[in-house]
Amino acid sequence: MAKAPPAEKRRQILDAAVRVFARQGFHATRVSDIADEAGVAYGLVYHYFDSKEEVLNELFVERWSLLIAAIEEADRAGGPHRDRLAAVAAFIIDSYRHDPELMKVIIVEVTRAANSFGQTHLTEIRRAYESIAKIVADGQEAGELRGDVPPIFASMAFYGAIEQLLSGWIFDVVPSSDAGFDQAKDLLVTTICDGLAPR
Amino acid sequence: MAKAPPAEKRRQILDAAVRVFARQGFHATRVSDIADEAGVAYGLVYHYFDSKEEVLNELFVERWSLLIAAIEEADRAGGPHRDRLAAVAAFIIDSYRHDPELMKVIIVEVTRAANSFGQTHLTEIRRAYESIAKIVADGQEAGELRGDVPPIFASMAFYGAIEQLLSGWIFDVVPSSDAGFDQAKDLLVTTICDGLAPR
DNA sequence: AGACCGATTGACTGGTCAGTCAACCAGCGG
DNA sequence: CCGCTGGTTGACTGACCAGTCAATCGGTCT
Repeated sequence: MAKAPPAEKRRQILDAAVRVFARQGFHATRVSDIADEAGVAYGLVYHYFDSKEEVLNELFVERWSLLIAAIEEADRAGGPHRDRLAAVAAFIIDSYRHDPELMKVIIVEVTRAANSFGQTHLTEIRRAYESIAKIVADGQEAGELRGDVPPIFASMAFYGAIEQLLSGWIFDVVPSSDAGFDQAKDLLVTTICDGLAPR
Repeated sequence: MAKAPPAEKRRQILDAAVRVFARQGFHATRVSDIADEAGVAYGLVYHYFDSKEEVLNELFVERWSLLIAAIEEADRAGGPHRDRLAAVAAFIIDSYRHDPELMKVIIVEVTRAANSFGQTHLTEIRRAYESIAKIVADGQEAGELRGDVPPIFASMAFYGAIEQLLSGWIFDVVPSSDAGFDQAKDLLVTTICDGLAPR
């Protein structure tokens, strides 16, 4: 058998961890579960990672940096600020569509677990909120968004709404479907920008 | 020393558990921590509860049933549907103001931990979403709210925004103050009902 | 060949902690 | 005074599992 380059085994472990964390949750997975799922010996996990936490760490940082990049890119791209927010919503929802297990792990085990694990990443998480807030602030300056709502507040509400929707799909509170995902993108922006009251 | 009635010791344990869970998180608290905090012997916790989980259980059910009652009461009270939503937001935010530690535990350890512990209570959690959705649906029927947003969607967005705000306060992403709480109630309804776009 | 070295293996250890249980204590009724 | 009952105590046990480490494997270079 040809020897797989080291990086592949590492990747293999990360991918397996996503599946197992998604299935059982971080606390309930033993390191041996990850190793088994990856088809790799127990000890190898510790060859590539210092601890079980570091595996989750890596998964989170990998993806969250993409999210932050996407938000800042959406802002940099210009256009109506409403569309910039739409781009953010679309990115997050498409991330879920593309890799629901990974998003489940990130949201459930990190983002919404600010107590235990998310504490470590509070800075990065906050950065995402602030980047969204910046879009809002710019939109207010441009007169495209009302000025009497503090940007950080709008940002938290917007992001919170998105995350709640994802949670709904993750835990089957609400059925998930491709059409539902696309509809959600629109509804999110409609609700946050136009509001529920009839015009 | 006068012998405290049994119910008081039970209460003492529950209250201590709130403090310890809030401080360390559910997973990181040992049963002995709860006993110590309550000034009670280790074994007594098991006299009143079957397990550590049952303690958290009890705390959640106690408070969540109040929340559901408040939502359904807000609906039953009549008046503009916008005000009914405002009443829901006010109840949740005031719950936090009144007992931040308990709300922290409920949100962090149950509501946002649908994986591990929240799984057990998915039904009750869903019930809250649905009660809010009913307010929205009624509002749409009455022509007070736009009809092109599915009620359950609006409900998730609304509740998600609230919970995200609480999380912000809980983890000091955003400073908390009495004025901020009251402002948040208004902004929440403003944002969700009127939207961010200028009228 | 054979020395070298990083990847890989999995048995083992040490510490942690949930839950058990036998003993103890205080009031009360007979 | 004595035995009963139910609250209360805390030492102990058994299971579990993260992380260690010595041994092995296999490719590469000399």
